[in-house]
Amino acid sequence: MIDAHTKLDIRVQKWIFNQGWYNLREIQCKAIAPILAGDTDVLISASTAAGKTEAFFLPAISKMINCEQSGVSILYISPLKALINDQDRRLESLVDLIGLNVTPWHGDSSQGRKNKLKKLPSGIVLITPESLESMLIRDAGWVKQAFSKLDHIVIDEFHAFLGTERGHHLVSLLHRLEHLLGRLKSPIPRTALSATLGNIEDVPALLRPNQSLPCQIIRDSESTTSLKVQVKGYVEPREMLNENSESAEFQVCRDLFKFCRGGSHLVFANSRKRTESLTATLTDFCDEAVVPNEFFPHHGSLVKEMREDLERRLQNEQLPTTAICTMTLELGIDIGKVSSVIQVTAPHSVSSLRQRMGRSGRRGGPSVLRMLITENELEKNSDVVSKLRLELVQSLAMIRLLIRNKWYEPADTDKYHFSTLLHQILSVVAQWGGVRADQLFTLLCKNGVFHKINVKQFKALLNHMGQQDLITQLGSGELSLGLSGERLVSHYSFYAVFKTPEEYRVINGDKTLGSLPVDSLIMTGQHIVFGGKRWKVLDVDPDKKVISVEYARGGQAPKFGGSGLIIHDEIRKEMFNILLDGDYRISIGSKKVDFADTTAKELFTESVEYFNAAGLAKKSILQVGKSTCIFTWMGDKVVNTIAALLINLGYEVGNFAGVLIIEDTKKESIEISLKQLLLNSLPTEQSLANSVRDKCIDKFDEYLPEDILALNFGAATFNIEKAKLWLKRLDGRVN
DNA sequence: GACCTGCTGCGGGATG
Repeated sequence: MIDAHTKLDIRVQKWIFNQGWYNLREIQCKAIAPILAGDTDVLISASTAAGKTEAFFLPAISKMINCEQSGVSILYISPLKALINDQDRRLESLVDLIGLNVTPWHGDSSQGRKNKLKKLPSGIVLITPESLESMLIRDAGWVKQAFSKLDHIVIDEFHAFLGTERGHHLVSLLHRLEHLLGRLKSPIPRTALSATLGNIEDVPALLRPNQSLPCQIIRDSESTTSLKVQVKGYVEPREMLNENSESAEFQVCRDLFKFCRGGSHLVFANSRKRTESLTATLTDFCDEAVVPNEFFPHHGSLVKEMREDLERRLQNEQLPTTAICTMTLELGIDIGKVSSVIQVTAPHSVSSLRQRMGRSGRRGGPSVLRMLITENELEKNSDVVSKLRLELVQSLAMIRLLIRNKWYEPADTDKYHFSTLLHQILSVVAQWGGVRADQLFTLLCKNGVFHKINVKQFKALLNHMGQQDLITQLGSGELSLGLSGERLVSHYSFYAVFKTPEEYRVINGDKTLGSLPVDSLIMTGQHIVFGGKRWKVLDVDPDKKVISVEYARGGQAPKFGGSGLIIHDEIRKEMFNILLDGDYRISIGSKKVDFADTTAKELFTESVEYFNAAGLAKKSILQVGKSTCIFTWMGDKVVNTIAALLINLGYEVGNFAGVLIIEDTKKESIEISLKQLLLNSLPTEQSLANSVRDKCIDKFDEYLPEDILALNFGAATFNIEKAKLWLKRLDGRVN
């Protein structure tokens, strides 16, 4: 393994030497042989900044040097334009040395370089899935010729695609490309680069559903990274009794100021609203201390320039900088490493916590992760969720799963992705002009990524699309675009498969600050916090969709909206186990490692006391005053399912942090109802979905026939099988 | 309580 690099081209070796690298990393050595051979897919799984892209490009470029040919050799696909630009810069010195052509190809990249590639296709193309889609629809003939010698496809940040609509879009595109190039029998090897993944053995089947090539998995041994972790608790006072009372968020900000000032840190705040309000308070602290501000917001609604300024400032490491951010700084944008990562409120998934953690650890030092968790001060009438300190317990559970179990959420493979299938039908019809229904089915479903969908469902979908004039049948029997289909496909907004809400542009003078969703209810005269600064709203123009603002004092962060995220079964199970044991500490050898501060410990003790007093170790259903609470300790799909089953029986059910609460209802009545559910056969996910009024979630859901829409929604939201298991266990316990 | 990503072709104006 030591001299693995000698298999690389001599010029690539020279480049490695020039970088001052003494040796290649483990994953980089392991990747050389399979990528040079090109007879398997490769999955490279390692944390941020482990040199994954080099692990692919060093051997892939070595290979292409030796076969001089025209045409594109390597296709690199990225979920972000920013990553493509990073990659273009990072490849520059290597490709210059060798004399290769690199072309970044996305909505904002240079038309000149695109034109050059159009005339003389060669080298490496860096592209987004949406741009690849537009190439296939508008210029499939050119693609066929330009990519005829394609040697390798590489997908960066593959975990960002897994289980999503966009992921299905991507894999469908890869299959369509292989089909167009006549390479179904001699497949183009695919390399996926990814963060540490859950159920990694299942990932090759998601990278290439028809399994026409084997896949080699390469991961780093992870033993080199150490982690320092602390959970800090905060109490939100019941009421502000006097002027010394501080809100929990204010206390959190004081600690953030203490931890971060003078250094380089990332603060993950989980929502754009909280990102804004934390930044504004921290900026005020800097003003009061008469020091330059070093706290800046970073989220998806801020204008690109503002975000890029902050990214550069982090990367330069000249000035102390703390970014308060959402998941925008979680993916692999090049910002270097920070001294510590701070998570405010519980994260939504263990895998994203892992990614965030990997952002810290400078110069081989340990990763430092702090979690700041707020709980309400208790009173007599506090709700169960507060009494059980569920936000804190969830945070503790996630840290245990991360460190002790090395467990991460796997991709959700229950979903059908009908919205994206409809998009792909329109795309393929547009690309070919005319196509037979059976060809479409074979390409997209039988051999493609939509293999969960059967002929009957596919026919029903085509029929419905015909009725809406999205497609139409030609005299030859072939399908082509209908009038509505033409209109949809010819607009530039067609290429992306994910939905984006309508937005207002926020401007100050002629400078755009970012955007706010139209339902954020902003009114003239209102004071808001945006981009880390305070503003007064001068005017809201609903026609031009513009909100204009001027500098002001005071103001609150606006509402941004957004839909919920799903908590996995394993997390709730771990929460239950922690409460059952009355201990969250992690055993290492004979020692137990405590990672909570005094307040967090006190809050945890309160939680365990309530858990025990209420007998929740044995009981799943509790009478609390006039309400009945149900504890499934299962993920949100099961919780949703039990809730919907009860709603169908006429109950009014609310879901609070995974606890179902039914007001003004006796426990006995719920117990009987749940028992009866088991006696009758349970409905399917699809029929359960029928009772939900608004089932349109994804971009093209509105064009689906009713029963397919219900099937689609049901699979994404409910899980009858697991709910049934829970009901059976409950039945055993109640008896 | 509540995230993120992307797409075209053309015309107008500023800049070298």
